[in-house]
Formats: sequence, C-alpha cells, structure tokens
Amino acid sequence: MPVDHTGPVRPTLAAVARRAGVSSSTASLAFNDSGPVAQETRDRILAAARELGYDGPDPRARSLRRGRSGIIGVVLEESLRDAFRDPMNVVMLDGIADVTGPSGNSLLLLTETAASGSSLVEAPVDAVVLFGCSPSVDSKVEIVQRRGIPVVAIEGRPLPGVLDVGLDNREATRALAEHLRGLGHTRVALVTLELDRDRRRGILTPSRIDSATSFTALQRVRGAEEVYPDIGGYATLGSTIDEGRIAGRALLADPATRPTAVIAQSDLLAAGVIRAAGELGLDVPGDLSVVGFDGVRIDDPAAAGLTTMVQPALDKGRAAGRGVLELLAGGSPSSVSFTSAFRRGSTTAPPPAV
Amino acid sequence: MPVDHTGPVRPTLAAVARRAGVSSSTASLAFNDSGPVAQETRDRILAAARELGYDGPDPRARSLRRGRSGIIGVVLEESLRDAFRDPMNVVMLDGIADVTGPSGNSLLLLTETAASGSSLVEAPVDAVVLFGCSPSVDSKVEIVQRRGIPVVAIEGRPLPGVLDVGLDNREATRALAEHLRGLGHTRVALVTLELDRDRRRGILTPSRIDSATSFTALQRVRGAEEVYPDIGGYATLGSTIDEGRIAGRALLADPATRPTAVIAQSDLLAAGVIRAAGELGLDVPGDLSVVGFDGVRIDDPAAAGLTTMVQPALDKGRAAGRGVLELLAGGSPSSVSFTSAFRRGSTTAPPPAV
DNA sequence: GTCGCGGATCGAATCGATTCGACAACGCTA
DNA sequence: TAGCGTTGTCGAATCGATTCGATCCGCGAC
Repeated sequence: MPVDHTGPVRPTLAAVARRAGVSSSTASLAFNDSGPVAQETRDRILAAARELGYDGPDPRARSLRRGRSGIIGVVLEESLRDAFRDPMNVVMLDGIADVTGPSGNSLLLLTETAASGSSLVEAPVDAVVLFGCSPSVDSKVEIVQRRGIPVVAIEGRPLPGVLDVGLDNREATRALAEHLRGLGHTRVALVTLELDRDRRRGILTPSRIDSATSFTALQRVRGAEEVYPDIGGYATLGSTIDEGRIAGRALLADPATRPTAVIAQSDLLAAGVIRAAGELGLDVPGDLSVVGFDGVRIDDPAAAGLTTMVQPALDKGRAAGRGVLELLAGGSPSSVSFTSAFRRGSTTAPPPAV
Repeated sequence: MPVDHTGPVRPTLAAVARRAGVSSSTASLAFNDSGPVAQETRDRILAAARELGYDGPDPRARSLRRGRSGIIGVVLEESLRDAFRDPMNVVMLDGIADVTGPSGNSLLLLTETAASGSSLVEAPVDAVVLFGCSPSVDSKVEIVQRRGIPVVAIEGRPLPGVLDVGLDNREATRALAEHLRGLGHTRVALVTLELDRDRRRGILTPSRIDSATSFTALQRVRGAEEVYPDIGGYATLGSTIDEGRIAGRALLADPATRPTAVIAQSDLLAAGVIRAAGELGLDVPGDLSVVGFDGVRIDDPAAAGLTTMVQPALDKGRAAGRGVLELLAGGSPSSVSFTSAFRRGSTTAPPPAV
C-alpha cells in the first residue's frame, strides 16, 4: 500500500455517493442539477458531501470527461510587464474578460517566450486569443488549430481559419497623414511600433519596411505612404514612452534634417516624442506637430491633448470575447473590423514658417 | 454509433501506439521521455504520431492522471482594468511569472466578482496567489485549502496555512510620518487606499478606521498614527490618480482646515493629490508636502520626484512565485517580509511660514 | 552453464468524474 | 385493467492519458 504523503485524502464523488447510499451517477446529477433527482435524495447527497468535506467535483476530471476546461488562453507577445505597459492591451484584455467572465470562463496568460512556448500546446485551453500575432506563433497556431481549438486574432495577419478582429490601421493612418498634409507639412517622419522579431531599433529603411513581419505596424506604414510615399522615420522596439523618446531624440537631434511633423504609431510613442521635443527645446505644436494612435488615456500631461486616432479598444476586446464564445458554441462568426475616429488635439498645427 | 459532429476525431495516444505497433504505455514513455525506450522504437512512435497528426498528449487527461495542471491561479481584487491600472500589480505579476514561467506553469487570471467566484473553486489550479486579499475571499480560501491547494498571499492578513509575502507597511509609513514631523509638520492628513468592501469614499473617521478590513491599508494607517495619533484624512476607493485627485480636492479645498502635508498610501494617489494641489494653485512642496508609497515609476512628471517609500515589487512577486513552487514541491517555506526604502524626493519641505 | 541484472516492453489499474441506456415504480387515460 | 408516459435511480462505458509491477531477453560474471 502506498504511503500517503498528502494528508487526508480528498473525498471523491464516489465516496459521497456511497455514504449517501446512492450511485455515483445520481450524485453527479445532484451536483450538476441536470436530470431529475428527488429533493430528498439531493438533500441526502449534499449532507453526505458536507460531512465528508467534499466541495464539488474535481475540475480536472470534469474537464477530461466534458472535453471543456472553461479556460481561454490569451497569448501576449512578450513579458507581462511589457504587455501591460500599454494601456491598449489592458483595455482589450478587460474587454475580453467582460464577455467571457460571465460565461464562466477564465483567462490563462500565455507569453510567447521560448520556455512557455510549450505551454501554449500543453495548456488545457478551450480557445485561444492572439494579441497582435507575430510570425513566431504561426506554427503554434497551426498545432492549436489542428487540435480543433478555436483561434481568434486581434489585429493579426489574416490567417485561414482564424477569426480576425481587425482595425482600419491603414485608412486611419492615412487620415492622420492627410490631416498633416492639410496643415501644410511636407517633412514628416514615422515612429513605428516593433516591425519584426529581430529586435533592432533604428532608422527606417525601405528594406527594413519590406521585411517587416508585424502586420499592424506595416499597415500603418502603408497608410502613411499613401500620402507621403517616401516617408522615412524610426523603428522602435515597442509601444512605450521610452522608446518614443529614443526615437524622438534620433529624429529631432539634427536641425538640418528635422521633420516638422511626426506620425507616431501609438499614443505612448507620441508621448515619448513630445518629451524628446521638450528636452530639445522644441515647442509642440509650434515647432513640431505630433500625432499618435490609439486614443488611450495616458497619465502624462504632455500627451493630454494629443491629436490621434481613437480606436475602440474595449469593443475590440469584447468582440474577441464574443467571437470566442460563438466559436465554442459551434457557430462560425465572421471576422469583424473596427474603425478609428480622428480626434483633433492641440499637438498639431501648421509647420513653422521658414 | 454516435454521429460525430466535430469533424475528424483527434487521434489519441492509443491510436498512435496501435499504428506504431507498440503498447500505449510505451508510447507514453516515448512522449515523456521517462523510462527507457529504444531509439528505434521511439522513432517509430514519433513517425506514427506525425502521420496521424497527433501533437502530444491531451492536457486534460494528463492533468487528471498526474494530479497537476501546471496552472497557478492569481486572484485579483477587481476588474482586470482596475487591477492593471496600478503598476504595482503589474510588476508583481511579472515577478511571479518570472519565477513560475520557466518551471512550465502559467497564470490563470481570476477576479473576485460574484460570477467568477465559482471559478476559483472550479478552476483546475495547482496553487493560488492572492493579491491583497479582502475578507470576501476568506471562505473561498478555506475551500481551496481543503482541497490541498497551496495558497500564497501578497500582503494579506496573516491566515493560518497561508504563506504570506509581506511588507513593512506600518514601519514604512511611520518613517514617512517621521520625515514629515522632522520637517516641522503638525497638520498632516492621510489619503488611504480602499479600506473595506463597502465602497464608500469620504472623510476618514475613527469608526471608519476601526471597521477597516483591508489589512494593508489599515497597517499603513497605524504607522501614521504612531507619529500623528489623531491623524485624519480621506478614504478612497482604490489606487488611482483620479481617486487621489478627488481626495486632494476634498482635503485642500478649505484653506482654514488645509493640512500642510499629505501622506498618500500609494504613489498614484500622491500624484492625484499633487494634481489637485496644482489645480488649487498650491505649490508643492512650498505650500504642501506630499509623500507617496510604492516607489513605482509613474508616467506623470508631477510625480517625478516624489518622496516615497520604495518597495521591492518585483522581488515580492518573485518571492510569491518561489513560494508557490516550493509549496508545490512539497516543501514548507516560511513567510517572507520585505522592507521598503525611504526615498527623499522634491515633494517635501518644511511647512509654509504662517 | 547458470545466475543475475539491466534494458525494453507490455497489461492492467487508476485518476474522478459525466452520461447514455435500461429499468422499476408510479399515476394517468382509455 | 392493459397500455403508456414520467420520474427517479442505477450500472457500465468512457474521456485519454500515466504508472506500477511483471515479463522477456540478452549478456557478462562466476
């Protein structure tokens, strides 16, 4: 007989049933109140459970039998710290939880690092939501899909079989660019999100753009190019104020090549650019116009009145959540795409007189 | 024969074994590379798996058999949005992930709302980490513990059987108060975190304090009282800049009763108070000294040079993660307590001359 | 030549529930 | 009173793997 190291054995449903003098099938029915069970019997079973200290069926066994775990995986790109630094992600996550929470599902945080790469495959998830998917997930997605696990991607490259929750990134950026053109700007620079996994920071080159693997960032570049075909700029490593500041310093340092306007691909980046401008003694919008993207509330007065495209982050999250639920219910929802709204702030103005 | 609605059936380990001409036990060994398996056999099994499109064992079945799911539950107090608004939580979460990720565990987000209350009980978690536990979880914790699931609490009220990761909240606040006393302040007010679940915002009264159920907030109040026994103040609904601003407006509005210094229980609250002061035309630290708590980087220049107690948030998270792992390994780690470090910033000065 | 040992494999029990089909008891209608 | 639909309960199969003990085989040691 094996020695029990784990203290008193947790009672099982079978034990409860035995004590109540019923079969375990009946006990199961009582706990799930599915199927008809006489009130008296139910009471007896519940009493037996209380006496034995049984607190309901084991989730593991239940999920094996049912084929459902009640868990939805959320795949974030990076470390949690980076992911949560951007309010966008947090708000979208909240939107997902808004929808999936009440249905009794909870969210499992998965990151894309090598170590936990396996966890995406080994996690008992019923469905997966991808945040801005990068190429590295493609293969994993395939495996997950082959398992019959539904996949929803937020602003990912459209992939067969993946429900897409999209945004008018290209159009929206074009609108921003047109706003700047309308003001008279001709020397405009981009500050992009992370373009690829190679993780280099630096001046934006055509080849760099062509090799970009981040769908969202690329679409936003394309939108800007529709108005400013030869637009250059700076590629950052992600949506943070610090990255924006670094990019801003690089772009604004030399008065000779300095742009009169910057299109930042996120509000956080824009806030960073504005800081950099301030540090260099430049006035926004007097010397430099700056536009952002996202329309999130940033706790930084410098970015208070940012001209930006407001995207419905919460709704995007909710849509993703609804998509997951529909897919789990066996439906086949169609992809949705959201549109952003232009918000004129106080960070854009005509270029300075020469 | 039941009709299959789910398309091609996912192959099982048994199917793979059959195709490879081995028993399923051997196949299992091959996939877990536990036990001795001849190289040739292993290859044959893997080949069979590939042909059948088998991607490894089903996590649900595995976790039933093993009694482990590889999932650690993280219980946050509120909606995700609120929880992640405070950088402290994010950093601590990151610290946990730092430690638990490499061990192949992932984090399941659980909130305390009524709806998901059940999920804490129904989730297949191997362990649970509580963030600043409130009284409402006590009963749930009991159930979870009875299941033999280890519980780690970050700054919770010490509970039997719960591994505590604490902070010197009382001492640290006393240090801040002494700093203010040293500067000559006599009229000092508190701006507290959420004191209880009743969710009222308002002037701090002795009875309000006595009925507080938030352990951390209460300890910080006690620390301040050691220096200023009759200290009053304002109780907020949580650690946000907005709440701080509301509290600040309430405390600073009337010049007659205005304190010369405010002890805010978090940096976010402090930032809010500073904003409120600015809006009222008060100079910090000229007219008003403000101290915070946490020492997190806040993207708000107003709070840039905050005088505060810096707490090792990342280390706290890591300690919680390590605690979880040790408990899972059958060890019995002892509670840890971290200490905060005083950081003198530029938001404190002697009180204004009368 | 036999014994013993370690490597490779297999059979069968097990994890803890859910669920389908069968069945008994009961009240009701024709 | 025979037939029938309900209600309540049970037995047994099933979900898909892990793991313990047993078996078989080949090889080196004595």
